[in-house]
Amino acid sequence: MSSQYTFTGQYTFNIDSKNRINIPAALRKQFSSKDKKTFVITRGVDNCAWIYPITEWKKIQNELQQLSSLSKTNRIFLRNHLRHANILKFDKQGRFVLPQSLIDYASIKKDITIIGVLNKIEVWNSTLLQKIDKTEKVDDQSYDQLSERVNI
Amino acid sequence: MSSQYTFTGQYTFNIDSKNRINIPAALRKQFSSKDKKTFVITRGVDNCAWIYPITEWKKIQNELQQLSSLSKTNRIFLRNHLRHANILKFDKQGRFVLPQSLIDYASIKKDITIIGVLNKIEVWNSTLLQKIDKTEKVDDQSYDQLSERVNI
DNA sequence: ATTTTAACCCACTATTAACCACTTATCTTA
DNA sequence: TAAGATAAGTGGTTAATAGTGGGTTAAAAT
Repeated sequence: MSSQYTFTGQYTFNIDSKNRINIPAALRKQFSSKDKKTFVITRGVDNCAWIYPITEWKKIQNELQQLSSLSKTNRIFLRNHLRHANILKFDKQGRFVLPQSLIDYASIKKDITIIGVLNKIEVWNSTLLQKIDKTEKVDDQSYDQLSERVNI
Repeated sequence: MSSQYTFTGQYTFNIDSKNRINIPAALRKQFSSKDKKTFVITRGVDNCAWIYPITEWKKIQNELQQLSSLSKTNRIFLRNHLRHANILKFDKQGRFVLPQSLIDYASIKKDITIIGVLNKIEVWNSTLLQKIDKTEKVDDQSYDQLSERVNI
């Protein structure tokens, strides 16, 4: 699935006393005028929050609509991804309030790391991300498989 | 994957007090007008930084966009490669500021060596590169294997 | 009605990027 | 080969903006 969005980079911030998080200006500036500062934030597959610009989210919704609810896997998957989806806007300063349910899910304390992953933005507990960095590596075999698809 | 870019040569510089690095004029001049002084700098596979002109990087990005984030291997791979990718421009003087994360990764101190490697430019700690030069040689067997692919 | 919560607005600070000026090197031409 | 001219590389200052904190008002809930 191709997208107009190609978020990249890593940025570290603190969540403030009002549970506000700053979206890095570099990523914020990429938001199209069509998206009007509006985005969807939901549970990531890992223990982080995923942010999609609203137009991007609508594309995903279209794909999700193709999945039949007769399949149990589909039902669970759809439920988990849709029930935690919040439509938000960032304020004049480029911040938004992170919903409590996502603070819990992503174990957000104070130090957060925001990373761009093409069509989405991930919000992580900084120390959690560092841990995963060390433990979850791509093994050589998987790299070999990837090398057949991606020429980097 | 063939490219319009054929960077070659080796150049030595100092990184200045503001973490600025000069891109050698010889390489800089090759940047197409389409690239508008814009490039992506990211982690190399060795302990150096890789610079891709933005149009080159977009080719890579297109390939990355084909990978679904529902696969765990894909997620890890995408995260690790994209989070360290910074989109930058060089200034009027032909310099750019090297992000701290890459200074750390490539152990950049003061003396740096910039080398052209076809479609990308590598930024090295000079002494580190010299060390690797001595220790990491291509053995005869590997050369034989290469000879089947490259006619030099 | 009172308390709590969230949205909005304003202001300060720190960082970054743009700008300017100078030195050194290279190229050209007499 | 020398001298001028042009380009490359280096350093610092200024201006813009990104990030942060807090206060006020509006809304919601008890």
